[in-house]
Amino acid sequence: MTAKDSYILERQAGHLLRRAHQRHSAIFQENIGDAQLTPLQFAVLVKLRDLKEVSQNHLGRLTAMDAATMQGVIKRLASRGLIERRPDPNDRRRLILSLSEKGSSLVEALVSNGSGITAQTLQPLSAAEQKTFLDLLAKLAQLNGHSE
Amino acid sequence: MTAKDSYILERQAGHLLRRAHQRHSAIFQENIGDAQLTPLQFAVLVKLRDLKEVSQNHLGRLTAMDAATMQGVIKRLASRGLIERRPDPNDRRRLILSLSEKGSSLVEALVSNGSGITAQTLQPLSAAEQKTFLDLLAKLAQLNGHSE
DNA sequence: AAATACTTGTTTGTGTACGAATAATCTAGG
DNA sequence: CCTAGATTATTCGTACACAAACAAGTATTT
Repeated sequence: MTAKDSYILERQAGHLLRRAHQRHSAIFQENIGDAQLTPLQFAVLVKLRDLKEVSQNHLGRLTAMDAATMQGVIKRLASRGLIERRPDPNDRRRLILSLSEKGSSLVEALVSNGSGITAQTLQPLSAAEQKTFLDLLAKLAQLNGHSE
Repeated sequence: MTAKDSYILERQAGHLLRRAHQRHSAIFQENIGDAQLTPLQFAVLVKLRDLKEVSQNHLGRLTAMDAATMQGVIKRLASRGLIERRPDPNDRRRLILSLSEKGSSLVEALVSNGSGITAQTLQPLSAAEQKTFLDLLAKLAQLNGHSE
C-alpha cells in the first residue's frame, strides 16, 4: 500500500457529505414547488410556522445559520413579503420575525413537498438503513452541544 | 399528531447533512495546517497528486465541482503558485493542470492531516458505526451515476 | 466541405457560508 | 450610577455553488 493509496478523496467523510448535500439540494430544487425558494429559506419559514415569533439571531441558531448569513436570507424573504419584521419593545437591539399571511399559506402549501424531498433523498436506502443513517448522521451534526 | 409535528426541521436529511458538513468544515479549518487552504482546494491538490495531469473540466468532475466553481478554485491555487496551467496541444480548448514543486510538497506535508480530519469528523461514532455510516453515505452521494 | 451538435473554459448574477469589524443596546459588578 | 463585558443586527471581504449565456474549438452528420 503506497502513500498514494492512504488518502482517497472518494472515501473521505467530508467529500461524501458534500456530494450527498449537493444531491439533496438538486432534489429540493426540483420538488419544493417554488422556483425561488431555497433550502435555507424554507427552513426559516418552517421554524417560524412552529414558533410564531422569534428574534433574528435566535432563529439563526435554530436553523444553524450565522448572523451574517441570516441577514441575507431574511432580507430576501421579507422582500418577497413572506415574513414581517418589527422591533422588540423589550430589547431595542432585536428584530422580531414572524410569517405574513402570504408566508403562512405558502409554508402550509409546501410542507408536504418537504417530506417528499427527504424521502427522495433517502430513497437509495432501505427503510432500516434510512433509520440507521439518520441516527448516525444526527450524532455527527452536533455542532458543539448548543441545545435550545 | 398535528400538522406541525409532521415536519420537524431537525429530522430532515437535508438539514442534518448541512450541519454535519458545517461541523466537518470547522474541523478541517482547524486541523489542515494551512490557514488559506479550503476543503475544495485540498481536494484538487490531492487529485492532482494522484493523476499528475488532468484538464480543468475533467478534474472538476472528479472533485464534484461545476465548471464555474472550478474556475475560481483553480485561479486561487494558481495565484499561490501551487498548481501550473498549460494548454493541451491536442485540444486547444483544454487547460492541462498539474502540481508545482511547491504544491507537490505541500500536499505531501498535509495529507496525513487530511486523514486525521476524517477521523475526527467520524469520532462521535464507534468503529463499526463509522463503517456503516460511510457505506450508507456513499449510496446517498451518487449524483447521477457518472462514474469515471 | 459545410452545417449541426457538443465540449471546454470564462463571465455574470444570485444565494449561501463565515470571519472580522462596527454601532447600538443591554447586563453585571463594583 | 457607571463602566467593562456581552449580545444583536449590519456590513465588508473572501470562497464556494450553480444556472445561464458565451466564444472558441472539436466531432459528427450528411
